[in-house]
Amino acid sequence: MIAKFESIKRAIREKIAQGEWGEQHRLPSENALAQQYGCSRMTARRALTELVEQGLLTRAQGLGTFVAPFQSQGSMMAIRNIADEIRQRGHRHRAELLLLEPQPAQPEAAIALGLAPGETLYRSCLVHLENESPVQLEDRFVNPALVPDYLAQPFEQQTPHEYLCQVAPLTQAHHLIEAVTPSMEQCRLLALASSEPCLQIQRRTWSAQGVVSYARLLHPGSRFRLGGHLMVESE
Amino acid sequence: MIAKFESIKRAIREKIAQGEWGEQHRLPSENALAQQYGCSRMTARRALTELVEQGLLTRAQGLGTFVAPFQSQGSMMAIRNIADEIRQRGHRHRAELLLLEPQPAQPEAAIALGLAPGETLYRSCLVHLENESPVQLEDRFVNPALVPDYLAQPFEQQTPHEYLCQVAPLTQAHHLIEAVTPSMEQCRLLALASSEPCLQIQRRTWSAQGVVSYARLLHPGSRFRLGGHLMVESE
DNA sequence: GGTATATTCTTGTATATACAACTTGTCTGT
DNA sequence: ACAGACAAGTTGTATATACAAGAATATACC
Repeated sequence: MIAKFESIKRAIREKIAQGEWGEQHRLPSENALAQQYGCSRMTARRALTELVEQGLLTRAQGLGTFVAPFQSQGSMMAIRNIADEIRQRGHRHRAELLLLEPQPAQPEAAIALGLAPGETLYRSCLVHLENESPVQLEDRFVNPALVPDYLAQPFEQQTPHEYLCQVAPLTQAHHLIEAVTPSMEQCRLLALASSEPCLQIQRRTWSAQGVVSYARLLHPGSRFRLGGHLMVESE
Repeated sequence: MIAKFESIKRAIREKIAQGEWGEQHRLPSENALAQQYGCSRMTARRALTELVEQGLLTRAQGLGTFVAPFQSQGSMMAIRNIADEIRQRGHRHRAELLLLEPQPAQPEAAIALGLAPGETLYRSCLVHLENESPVQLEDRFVNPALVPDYLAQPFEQQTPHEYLCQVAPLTQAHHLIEAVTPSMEQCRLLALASSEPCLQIQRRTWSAQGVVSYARLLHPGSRFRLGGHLMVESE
């Protein structure tokens, strides 16, 4: 059984994703939404509150609730495609497919994708090479409900990221970046002599329908730097 | 007038900060808190809910509410002040000043600040502690032309970042993130036993007049994760 | 015309209540 | 001894209500 406030959230996201409610559009009031969805004001309010926290809406006392501008946070780093990045540097990109199969969801991946542990998900594992030197180990879990044909794709030609962007347009992403010590297996795949520190990026990506994929991107510290500029808003 | 749920939040943060409630400590139930603070369960619940979202608490249906394990989680979006971040988690922040003096610019810092090598710049070096555990080693170079009084500041009270924001409002920042192996000296200052990988953030900040400062922020990989959500622009 | 004032609509806070879902421990019957 | 049923306590969801606070509009007054 899905909670009612969740279904209201989804309905609102839907309207925004479809373009029915554009940027800065004013939503119906809490009371109006409550009536539309046949619930109490507090339930409608909860849906709105959570979407505000997510950054999808903004609200102002006395005025109403509005669709947030899509750039509201001040754009940070674009989500980059490693293949494009490498080609942009004038180098050759090649990917080796290490694994591509359905798997029962392990707890970590299940939580990240919002599935129940043990449910089937699709997993792919690739190593990306820049001029034949490994620069990224990509371990990715994909939500089969949103990307049913994932397993049939030729990922040595088109990267998973490129494919996912086509079939499930990104709306949001969440990143977690940390420095880690690679396992021996990871060292081997990245052709690391000693166990040098690696930069691991965990990335969850959403489309309008929900969490599309959860990826762990491991980069050798010596061959990778993550850059970007930030605009500072008010402070 | 401060909202009641806010005061409850602060009271809970306080208890955690004072160490009265350690990691994994189980909090009183919602009903108990409501009685303690003389409010309804829903109000106590709201305080808890928001602290959970902030990452300070975790909860499990049927079990209770618990103090979350202390793990730093920085926001990637906004440029934030590490002291605020730590306090917001309900922990104690303290900074030790290791160095504060004028220096001739070394090549790397000179380039970053747009000065000629050998020109004088100001350098500060601090270690930031969260509950007496080192979480950031801050090595900062400052442009004396834009911040002449830098050397006279009491940086154990007010962090360099806070001071710089006051005297030279930020307009832009550029970040470079990488995984590095800390030097022996850095290990000592961060109280790292073995040489675990560290996350290094290089940050250059601009005000309207030009580059204000160049900082290298070193975080132990085991005590720091950088998180944030990104909206994807064009796609 | 311009200025207060009142009204109305919005979101924000707070309370009281009810039931559902989950976890743990206890008790009971076999 | 074991299994199952049950009870108690916890968080999760949902409702109904009341009043406070902020913002815009309408109205009355000078």
